[in-house]
Amino acid sequence: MLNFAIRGLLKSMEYNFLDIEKRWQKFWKDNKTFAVKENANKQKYYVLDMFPYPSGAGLHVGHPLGYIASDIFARYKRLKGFNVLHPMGYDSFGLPTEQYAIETGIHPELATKENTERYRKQLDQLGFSFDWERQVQTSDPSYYKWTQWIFANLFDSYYCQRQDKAVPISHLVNCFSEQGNTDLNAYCDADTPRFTSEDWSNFSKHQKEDVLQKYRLAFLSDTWVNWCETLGTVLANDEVKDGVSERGGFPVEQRLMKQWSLRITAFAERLLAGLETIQWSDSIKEMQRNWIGKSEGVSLFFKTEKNDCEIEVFTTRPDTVFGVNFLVLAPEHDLVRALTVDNKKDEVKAYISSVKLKSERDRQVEKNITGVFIGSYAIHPFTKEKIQIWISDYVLAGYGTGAVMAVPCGDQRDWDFANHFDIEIINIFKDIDVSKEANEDKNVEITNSDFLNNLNAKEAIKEAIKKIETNGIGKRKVNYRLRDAVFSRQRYWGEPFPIYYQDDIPYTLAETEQVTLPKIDKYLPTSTGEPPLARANKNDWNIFKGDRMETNVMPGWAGSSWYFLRYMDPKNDNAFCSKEKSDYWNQVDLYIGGAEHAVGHLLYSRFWTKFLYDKGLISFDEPFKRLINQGMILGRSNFVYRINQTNTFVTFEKSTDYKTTKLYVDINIVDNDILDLNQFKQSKEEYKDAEFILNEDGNYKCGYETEKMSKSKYNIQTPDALVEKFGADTLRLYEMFLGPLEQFKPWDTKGINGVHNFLRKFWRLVHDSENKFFVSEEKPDANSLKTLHKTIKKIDEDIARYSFNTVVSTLMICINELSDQKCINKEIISDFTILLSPYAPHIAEEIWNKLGNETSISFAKFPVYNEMYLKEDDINYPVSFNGKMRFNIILSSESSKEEIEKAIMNYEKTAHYLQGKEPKKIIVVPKRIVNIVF
RNA sequence: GCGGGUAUGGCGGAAUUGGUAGACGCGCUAGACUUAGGAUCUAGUGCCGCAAGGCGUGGGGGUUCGACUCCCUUUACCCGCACCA
Repeated sequence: MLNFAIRGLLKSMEYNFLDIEKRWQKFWKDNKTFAVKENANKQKYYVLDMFPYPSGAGLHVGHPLGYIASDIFARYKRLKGFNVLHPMGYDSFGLPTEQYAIETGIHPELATKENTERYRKQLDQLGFSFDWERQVQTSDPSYYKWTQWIFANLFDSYYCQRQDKAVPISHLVNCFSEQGNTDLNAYCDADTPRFTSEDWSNFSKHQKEDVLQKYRLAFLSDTWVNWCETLGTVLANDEVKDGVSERGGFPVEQRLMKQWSLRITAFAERLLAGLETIQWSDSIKEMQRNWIGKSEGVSLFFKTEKNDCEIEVFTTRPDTVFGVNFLVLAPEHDLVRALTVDNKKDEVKAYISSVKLKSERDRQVEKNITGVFIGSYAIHPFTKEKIQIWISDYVLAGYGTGAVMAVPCGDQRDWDFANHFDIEIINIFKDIDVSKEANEDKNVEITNSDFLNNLNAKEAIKEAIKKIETNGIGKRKVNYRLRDAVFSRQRYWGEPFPIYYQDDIPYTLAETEQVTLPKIDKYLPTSTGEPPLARANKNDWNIFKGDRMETNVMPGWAGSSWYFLRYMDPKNDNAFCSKEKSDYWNQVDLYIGGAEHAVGHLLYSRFWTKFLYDKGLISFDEPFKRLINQGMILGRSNFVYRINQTNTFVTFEKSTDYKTTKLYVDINIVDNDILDLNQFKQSKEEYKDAEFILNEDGNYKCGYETEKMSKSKYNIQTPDALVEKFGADTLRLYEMFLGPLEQFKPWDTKGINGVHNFLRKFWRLVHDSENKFFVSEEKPDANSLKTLHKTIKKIDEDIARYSFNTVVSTLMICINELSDQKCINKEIISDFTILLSPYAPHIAEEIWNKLGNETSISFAKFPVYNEMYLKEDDINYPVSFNGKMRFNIILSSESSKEEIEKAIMNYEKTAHYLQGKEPKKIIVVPKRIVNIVF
C-alpha cells in the first residue's frame, strides 16, 4: 500500500502539467506577454480566427482546432521575428441568445456576459497567445456604433460605374439637379425612371427620396419573404419545411415586405475578379463564383400585341431565337396583371395565389409542370409572328428579368413545358431529332433561322447579338445570379439601425448620435406583427427622432463583416479604425475558420472591405489574403441495441439475431466500446432493471458511428476533462496530430496517450531519477546536431504549407533520436525547446526557464537551419531491379555514376536478382536510387 | 444535373518536385522489471507464404527505367449549388 502511494507521488512529481500550465498562464496574463503594439521597425503579421458565437453550451473539442493551429502559427511567426497581431473576440449578437431570452425572460446581454465568461475560461486553459487587450464584441455599443456608422455610409453612397467605385450620394444629387439621370452611368434598380434636371427640381421630397432609394447602397425595398404570422417573423429558407415553420410547424406564406437591403450586386464583378488575387481554397472560390453566378448574354425586348408594353427577357442563347414560339413570365412579374385577358383573370389569379403558398425551396423541389396561358400575345422580333405569353413557377422572379423566351427545341425545361401543354416544338437544329428531348449541345448546325442558317452556336451567338443591337431590339448584357442582400431582421438581439422616419422618409442620425438597444418588456413581436423593438415607447429609446425609429435590427453578419479591422484599433472613439493603424496591420495574412461561412460571411466582408476601400478609409480591397478552412472534428457515437418490446439489451455482435432498436448511449459510460453496465442502469430510470445479453468475453459491446458532435447524440467531448487529465499541451499536440487541418476527421481519444508520452519522454530526458533538471554544458556531438538541424528544416517546410500534423511527428522523431543518443546537451535542448514551444508552450516555458532564461520563450529566436550538419559521407542507395527494390548498398556520396554501377555489379546479391540475364540499362540517380533494367 | 473534394495496414495518418509505400502515433504479439499494471523498457507487426518469393495505395487501362504521385476511364462517399433562362 505504502509502495503504491509513493509511486503515485513520484509519478505526479515527474511532469506536473497541471501546476506548470496554471503557472505560465498566470505569467502571460500578469506580464501581458502577448499585448502587441504597432512597430514600424518590425514586419507585421496578422493571424486571425473566425471569432466564435458564444453559445450556452460552451466549447467542445472541435472548436479549438482552428484556434490551436492559428496559435501555433502566430507563435511561430513571433519566434521568426514578426510583430504578430493575434486577437480574439465574440460575435455575440444572435438568435440562440434571443430565443433563450424569450424562454426565460433573461436579458440577452446578461446571458451573453455569462457565455463569454465561460468561453474565456475555456480558451484560457488552452494557453492561447491572444492579445486580449484588443478583444471586440459585436454586441457592445462601443463596437456596434461603428457597424451603424458603416451602414449610414452605405446609405449615403451610390455606385458610380464610370469610376467603378462607391461615391457619396451628394454627387448624385448634384448630377440630378444639373442634368437629371438620363446620361448617368450609375448603378441602380432596373425600374428607375428617366428624368431631367427640371423634373428633379419639380419632384416632391418623397419623390426625390424614392429616386435616391434606387441608387443608395443601403436602401429600402419590397422583398419577398417567408412570413410566419404566428411567430411574427420572417424565416430563412431552411427554417421552412413543407410550407410550415420548422420550429412549431406554423403556416408560412410569401409576403412582400419593406426591408433594408444592401446593394452588393453593384460589386458583383469586383467580387468575382478579386478572387484571383487571394489564396483561398479552390472549393471556396468556386462556391463564391457560383453564388455570384455571372452569365453573359443579351437582353431582348418582345413587343406585345395589344398593349404598348415590352417584355424584356434575358438569354445566353440568342442563337436559338428562331426557335422561340412562346414566352414564360414568372407569376410575380409586374406585367402579368396588364397582359392577362379578361376571361383568363380568374384562372391566373388562382394560379398566382397557389404559387404564393409555396416557398422558394418548395418551388424548386416541385417537379410537376404547371402554368397558365394568360391570353395575350407577344410579337417575335424577327419573324413578327404572334407568340403566346404564359406564366409558370419554373421561371423565377428574382433571376434575370423574371421572363424567359421559351425555346422548346433547345432547352429541356422549355421542352418539358411545351410537351406538357401541347405547344408546337420548332426545330432549328440541322439533322437533330428533338421529338424526344431538347438539344442542349452547342456543337450543331443551325437551320430554319434566316440569317443564322448554317452557323454553329458560337458564330450564331455573335451574329444574333450584332443583329439584335443594330435593330435596336435588345442589348448585350452580363447577368449575375447574386442578389442584393436583405439587411433587416424582425428581431431584438442585433444592431439597431441609425435610422428614424419623418413623414415616412428615412433619415440617418447625426454622426454624434448613437442609438442603442432600448429595453423592452418581452422579446417577441407585437400583437400587430411589428418587430420586438416596436414595443419600446418613445422614452425607452435613448434617442428618438422624427415620427418613429426604425424597429428592425441588422442581421448577424453585419458585425462580423468588418471586425478584423476593429482589432487593429479596438478602443478608438473617433473612427472605426485609424488609417494609420490599418495601413500598418493591413490585410489579414492568415485567416482560419470553418467552411460553413464560405459564401455568407466571407462574401459580405469582402463587399464591406471594397466599400471602405472606395471611401479611402483603408488601403486594401480584399480582407483575407490567405484562408484556411479547418475540417470538422466528428464525434464517435455509441449505441446499444434493445430487443423490441423488452428491456433487454443485446451486445453488438449478436444484435442482428434479434429485432432491435438502436439507441444512443452516452459515450461517458462507454470505454473502448465496452459499456459500463452499472452506470448504464443508473443513467435513466427506464434502464434501472435492464437485462443484458453479453458477448463471449462477458462484455456488452456497443456499436459506433462517426458523426457530427451534438448534445442529442450524446457524443460530445469537451476539452475540459482532457485538459485536466493530460494537460493543455497534450491536447494541443493531439488535435494537430489527428491529421491534416483541412480534413474532416473523427475524434478518438485512444491515441492521446501517445502524444502525452512524447512530452513525458522529453521531460525525462532532461530530468534525473529524482526529477532534478539536468543538462550538460559540453559541446554538442555531430549526431545530435544532425538530428536537430534535420528537425529545424522539416519544421520550417511543414509550417510553410500549414502541415501541422507532420510537425508533431517530426518533433517526436527528434526526441526519439535525442533519447537514443542520450543527448542532454544544453544548446540542443534549448533549440529543441524553441521548436516545440508553439505547440506545447507551457512545458516549453518551464524548460526554458530551467535552462536559465528569465524572459518568456515566446520571443526567443527560432533556430536557423544549417546545411553543414546534414552532410553525409555515405549514401545508403536503394537498388531496384526492374523497378522493384531489392537491397540497399552503402556507397560514398562522392562516387561517380560509373563507380556506383561497378560497385553494384560486383555486389554479391546482384547476380541473384539478375537471374543470369544481362542488364539492358542501369539508371543511377545520384544520392537517390539505382534501378537496373534487364 | 453542375462544381469542388476524398479514397493508402486492424485504426488516425506519412510519403513536399515521379525515385526505398506504410514515417510518427494508436492498437496488437512476445519478452524484461514487478505482489500487481491501463507504468516503464526491449523486440516484432501491410497481406499471402515454412521459405524462396509473390501481391499490395477504391476498380480498369495508359505514359515511364521507375507511378499513391502524371494522363484516360470507372466506382463509392463527403461538401456546395441548382427549374439560373
